[in-house]
Amino acid sequence: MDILRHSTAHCMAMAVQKLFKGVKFAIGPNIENGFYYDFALPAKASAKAGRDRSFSPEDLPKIEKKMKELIKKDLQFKKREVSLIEAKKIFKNQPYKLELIKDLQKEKIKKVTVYTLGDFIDLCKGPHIKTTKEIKFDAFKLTSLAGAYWKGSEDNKMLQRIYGTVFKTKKELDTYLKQQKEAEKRDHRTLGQRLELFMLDDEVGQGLPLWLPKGAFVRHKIMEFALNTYLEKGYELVSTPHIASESLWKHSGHLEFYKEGMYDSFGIEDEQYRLKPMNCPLQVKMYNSRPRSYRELPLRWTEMGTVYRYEKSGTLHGLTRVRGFTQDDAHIICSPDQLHKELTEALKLTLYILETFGFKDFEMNLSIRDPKNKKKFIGGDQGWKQAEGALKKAMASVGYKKYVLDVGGAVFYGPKIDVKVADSLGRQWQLSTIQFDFNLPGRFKMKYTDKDGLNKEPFMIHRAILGSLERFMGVYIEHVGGAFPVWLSPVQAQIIPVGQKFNKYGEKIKKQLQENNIRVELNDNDETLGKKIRNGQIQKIPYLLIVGEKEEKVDSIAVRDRTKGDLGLMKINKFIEKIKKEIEEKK
RNA sequence: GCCGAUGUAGCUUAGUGGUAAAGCAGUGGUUUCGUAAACCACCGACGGCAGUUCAAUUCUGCCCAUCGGCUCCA
Repeated sequence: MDILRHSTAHCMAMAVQKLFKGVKFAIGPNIENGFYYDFALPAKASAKAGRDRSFSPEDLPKIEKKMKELIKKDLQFKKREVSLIEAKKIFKNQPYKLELIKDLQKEKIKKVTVYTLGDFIDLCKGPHIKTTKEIKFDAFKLTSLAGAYWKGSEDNKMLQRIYGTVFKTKKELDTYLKQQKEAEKRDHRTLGQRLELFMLDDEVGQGLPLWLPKGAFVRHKIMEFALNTYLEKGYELVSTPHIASESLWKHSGHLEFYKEGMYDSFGIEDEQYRLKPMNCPLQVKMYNSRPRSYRELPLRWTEMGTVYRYEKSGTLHGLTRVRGFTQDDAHIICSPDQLHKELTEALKLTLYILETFGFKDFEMNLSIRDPKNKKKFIGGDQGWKQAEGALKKAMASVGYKKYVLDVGGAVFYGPKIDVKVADSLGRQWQLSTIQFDFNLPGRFKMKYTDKDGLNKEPFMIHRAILGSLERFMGVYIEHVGGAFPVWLSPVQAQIIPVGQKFNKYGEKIKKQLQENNIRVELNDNDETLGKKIRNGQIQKIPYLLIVGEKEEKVDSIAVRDRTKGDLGLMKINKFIEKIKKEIEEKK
């Protein structure tokens, strides 16, 4: 499949070559579900100087048509090995290819392979399919256009990228496209609007979600569950303000290493202040408020801390990428001999929480600093090495010997483990993070008095399990498709009388359920039964309780499950028992 | 921030260089209903600012926002 995708990228590049004179080729790899190719499209003589031309959406069908012509010609992919000198000659008009060749030269590679497809020649490692006939002309599709930086760096030129997808058969392509459409329906932004969970407002500002009653309720329940679990696991609750003086952020190193993530300072009387991008320094202040004994360690402090970080406007996305968000943050301060246990316990707790929400596939990521760019990170070689080792050991002890290594992905103050989960669109999201910090203890001269009476510097671990409530909600809404489990549903059951005559009986049921702490509402609107049911289904209410003459006679309700449909008559007590059990089990 | 696209009522969409159309939602009324949309009426919109034009929602420019990517990240 990967070979087919990559070869289709070549075929597309060839079509582009035929249609757009003077196009320059960058790279065209296969990716999950498809492929892309990056091009530079020099402007026509008449256009503004120095500005590239872009593809327009109307170009895609034209390119597709040309590709179909090429496929019909049954062109062969021919491999050839050439020297670097020869390669440079072949690609003398292709600046990006030349740059790639130069990179290969630096790696002391002597020979490269090129693939020809008709009159299109590309620097490529291969392998490829034999002929274009292997691409079914109705099993590929060019999906979108995008800008993309050359070599993925913001400092480089922006190229034009065309994304496409290809499958072995039309049927598979159709299935894929259908899946994409289904996934779109689960998009948390759409569901958030339809279920009235949250909203965004231009005048409030970008990336600043407003939580509507139903969404705020679910968010609260999630927070409550997390917090209660932490308290049970020996954490203590603390709380800190949203702003702190400029001086604190200087002291902590954030203004030196994290300035681009912070908003500008503002004055209060004669002092300058900043919105907090992280909670840590404020917690450190509390730790330092009096001498600490080894007997107090490990100290685990948690808070639902709302932080504000500058994110470029183009990166904002619904709830999953915002500018103000609340972390289920915690800081663990411990002695060196407690480190391994604390890291392991934090990881165990992370898996427990995520599993409770029904996430199953996790990917562990170990982010370490970039050894070529040590200036961006605080701390010495030995500290980093030790901390990385400790994190690896902790992952291994919860059964994750395999992890993805992200070189350069560390935070400025230490290495970290990130746990990623996938949403319904298959996008991976970083939720949980466990970070080692050897910046703050030193900078703030954190101490504890050990058994031997000596003052020692403790270790500090940061961790957030849900990560941010906002992102978690975004991912979770998609995960459950807006149908929250009963324990989280803002409305757990709605009573629907078949006609106004039975509103009174509905009221009676409502009281009974409320006495059992079930979140219930009575739909006594003057609407038809069919309509009320439809609305209840759309609102994804777990249970609709239909009541009429039949039910009233035998003191029952007709239960409709949002997924299973009509469950038939049920005694009220039996329903209460059933729903309470589900709430208890967090199903 | 960068590249591209988009912006019509609360939502989903139609349409036009000369009075902007519909469904759902909302409001009022009729109806009193048995498992996914009863009926009638009413209310309600061209993202903002300039420019071109007798006339701009429509064309042009700028701005704002959204969407798809890049980059970045909880």
